[in-house]
Amino acid sequence: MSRFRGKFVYTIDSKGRVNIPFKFRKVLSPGANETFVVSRAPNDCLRAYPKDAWDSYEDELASRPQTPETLQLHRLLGNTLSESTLDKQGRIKLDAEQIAIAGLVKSITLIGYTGYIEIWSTERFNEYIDKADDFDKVFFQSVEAGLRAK
Amino acid sequence: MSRFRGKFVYTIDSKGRVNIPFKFRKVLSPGANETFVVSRAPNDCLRAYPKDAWDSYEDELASRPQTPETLQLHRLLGNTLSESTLDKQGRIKLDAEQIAIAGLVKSITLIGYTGYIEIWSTERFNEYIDKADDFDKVFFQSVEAGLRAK
DNA sequence: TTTAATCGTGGGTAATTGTGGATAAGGAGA
DNA sequence: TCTCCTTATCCACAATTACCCACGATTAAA
Repeated sequence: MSRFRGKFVYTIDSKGRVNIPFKFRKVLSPGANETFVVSRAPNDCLRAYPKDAWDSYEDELASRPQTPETLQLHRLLGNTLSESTLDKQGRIKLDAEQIAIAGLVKSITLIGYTGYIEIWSTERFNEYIDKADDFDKVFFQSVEAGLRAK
Repeated sequence: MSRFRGKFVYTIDSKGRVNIPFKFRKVLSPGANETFVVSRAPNDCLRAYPKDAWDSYEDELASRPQTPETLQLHRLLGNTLSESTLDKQGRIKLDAEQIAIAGLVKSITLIGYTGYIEIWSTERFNEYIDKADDFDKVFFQSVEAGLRAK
């Protein structure tokens, strides 16, 4: 599994190209074939999954019972989904609809999570963090949740 | 597991480099590959985990269902997370945001706990200790909490 | 007390990475 | 078939980073 970690602030150019941090490219699993699947994620941001990881996620989605809600999710996801392969400079390309949804203008923030990368407008991401609960509070809540799960 | 122990007072330089005490490097597990993951911790300090130890923690986090609360935790953590490998002199590099949050200026205090290292501004750390409750009281409260958790 | 080795600190240099633009290739429509 | 538009590949610059070397202080040994 690719272990993406850390935050990087980059720039999106006029052609919709976004650089993938070198550290992320380095840990990208070979099975992904240098290709990412970009989808929409909660709070109006985008996620880039390594192609092979997306395949698994897709299988999990397909296995859920087709309730009206799940069906709607499938359709909403499909609406803004794209596949993009790294160019020689290590960038992927986002399409116009994705750029609009995430409100990407110039400054982009990329954050690595274990299996995927989130792509945010820097402005919106900072707003999200500012509005979020106090770090210490969330930290201790999480510790409790971890204990309860045992 | 790496058993970090003791307190060390060092200096952060203009490039954001912080020396890791020789004693800590000596006990660093080989699985960490000379690499630390630096994250934010309660009371505006930083923590450095050996890479392999962080991997396990991350797996546990990633396995939680993505509720809005969990997602918020992921993002708060990811916001100030970085990975850094020891240079030839045995130092790691902190980024500007981490330095700002922890208020690191010159004098740094590193304290080893069993599985991680905490990085504090020396000034803030001393204040924290001064303001802390009576040692004996805190000692017995923690013992009780340990009993309740079982 | 002197000497030697080890560890922490600071700075200079060279390679790498991110970014923008130019050129070539491919496809659609007339 | 030709032209225009879109997409992808290539090239070049500049800022940043990481690597390397050297000094000094502290500790250990003789």
